Amino acid sequence: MIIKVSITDDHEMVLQGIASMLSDTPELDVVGLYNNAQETLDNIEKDHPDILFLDINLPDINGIDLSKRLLKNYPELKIIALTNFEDISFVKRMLKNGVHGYLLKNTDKLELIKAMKTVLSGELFVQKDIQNKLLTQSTQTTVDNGLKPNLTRREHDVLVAISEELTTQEISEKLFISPKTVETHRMNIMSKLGAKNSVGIIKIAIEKQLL
Amino acid sequence: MIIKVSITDDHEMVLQGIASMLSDTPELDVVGLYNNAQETLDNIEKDHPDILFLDINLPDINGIDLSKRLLKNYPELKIIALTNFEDISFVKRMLKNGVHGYLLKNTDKLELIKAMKTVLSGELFVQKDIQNKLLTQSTQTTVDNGLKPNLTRREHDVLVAISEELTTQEISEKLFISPKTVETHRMNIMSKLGAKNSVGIIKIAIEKQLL
DNA sequence: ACATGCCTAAGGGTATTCCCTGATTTTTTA
DNA sequence: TAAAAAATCAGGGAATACCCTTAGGCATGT
Repeated sequence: MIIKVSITDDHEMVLQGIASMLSDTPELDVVGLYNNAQETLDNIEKDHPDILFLDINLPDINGIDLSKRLLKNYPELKIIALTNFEDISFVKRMLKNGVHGYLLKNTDKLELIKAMKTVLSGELFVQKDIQNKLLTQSTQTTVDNGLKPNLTRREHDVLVAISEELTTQEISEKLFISPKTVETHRMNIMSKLGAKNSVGIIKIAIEKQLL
Repeated sequence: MIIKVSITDDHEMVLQGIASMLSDTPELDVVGLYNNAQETLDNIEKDHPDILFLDINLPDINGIDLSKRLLKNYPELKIIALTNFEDISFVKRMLKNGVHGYLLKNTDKLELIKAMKTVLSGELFVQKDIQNKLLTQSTQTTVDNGLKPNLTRREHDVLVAISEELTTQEISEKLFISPKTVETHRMNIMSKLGAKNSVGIIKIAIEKQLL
C-alpha cells in the first residue's frame, strides 16, 4: 500500500527539499504541497494524505492551532511537526495537542523515513537530540514543567507593556493602576516564568509565545 | 559554459530543496553542499563555485562575517544570501558588505535562476518585495542610516550575557572587565539597536537574531 | 459561608540600570 | 604609519527595578 504524504511550509525550498528527499522512494507518494495554513485546510480533504509534514511557524495560523483543527476534522491523519527550534516546552505542547512527531529541519532522508514509519505504526516520533533534552530537562524542571505558565489577564497586560519597553511608572499610567501594583504584577510574572529579571521575562515570553 | 553552484545551509531540507530545484537545469552544476560556515571555508577553494547560496543564520559564524571572509579570499565569488527575514536594515548591511544578492527562502525556481543570472552579470539582485521596502523605508530612516548596526565582538559578548539574565556585576566577572565597561557596552548596544532599555535590547536581538 | 484566586495597593528598603561626560590603551583598517 | 574603531575604565547622580511582606475588596465556585 502506498503512503500518501503532504507537506506544509511557507518556504518553497523546504517544500522542494522534502519532496526531493522522498521522491525516489517508490512506496511513497507526495500528494500535496501547501504554502500556508489556509491552503492546507482547503486541500487536505481532497488530497487526504496519510502523513502531513507541518511547519509550525506559518504566517497565518500558529502550528498548535492548525494541528488541532486538522486533527479534529481528520483524526486518522498523522502530523509530523517541522521546526528550527529545539524548544522543549514547545515540543511538549505540540505532543500534548496530538501531534505525532517532531522533526528539526536539518533532518536527513533516513530520519525522515524513520519518522514516517514510526508515526504510521501509531507511535510518537521524537528525534534523539530532543528526546535527550526531554529526559534531562524533566528531572531539573520541578516547578517549570511543560505546562504553559498561565498568566492572568492583568499580568498579561503588564507583560505586554514591559515588552514595549515601558517603565513601571508608564505602565501604571497606561493601565490606570498604581506603580506598586505594576511591580506586584511584574514580580508575579517573574515568579511564574522563572525569570530573574525583566530581560528573562521577555526572553521566556517570546520563547513560549506569550505575547 | 557551465555555472558552478554551491549551497551553504544548516538545514538539510533547504540544501536538498535548492539542489533539487536546480538539478534539471543543464547549464548548472551543483558542486558543493555545506552544512555550516567552517565546511564552507574548507571546501570553497577546492570546489570553486561561481555562485554560493549562503544561509545567513548559521550556527557557527554569522552571515556577514562569513561573507566578508569568503569575499576577501575569493573576490570573484558571487554570494546570494538566503534568509527567512525581510529585515531591511540587515539587507542593507549585507549588500554593503559585498553580498551580491538577497533571497528569501520561500523563493521559487524561476526567481532562483533570475537571481543567478543577475549576479553573474555583475548586478545586485534583490527581490521585488524587499526592493519595495528598501525604497519606502529609505525615506524614514534618517538617523539609523549612517550608523552601522553591527555589534562589536565585545558588545556581542555583553549582549549574550545580558540575555542570560546576568547583572552588570556578574557580567563584569564573567568577562573579566570592570562593571563600568559593561555599562558602556550596554549603552552602546542600546544606542546601536535603538532600544530604550535591556528589555528592548533582548527583544530586538531576538528579532534580528543577534544572539 | 468559606476557600480560592485575582486585582489592587503600600511600606521600606536594596540593588541595578540608565545616563552623561571624559579619558587612556589597544586593535584594526585605510 | 597615521587614522579610525574598539575596548577599557571612571565619577557621580537620577531613575528604575527588584524584593519581601502584608492586606483589603471582589468575584467564583464548593
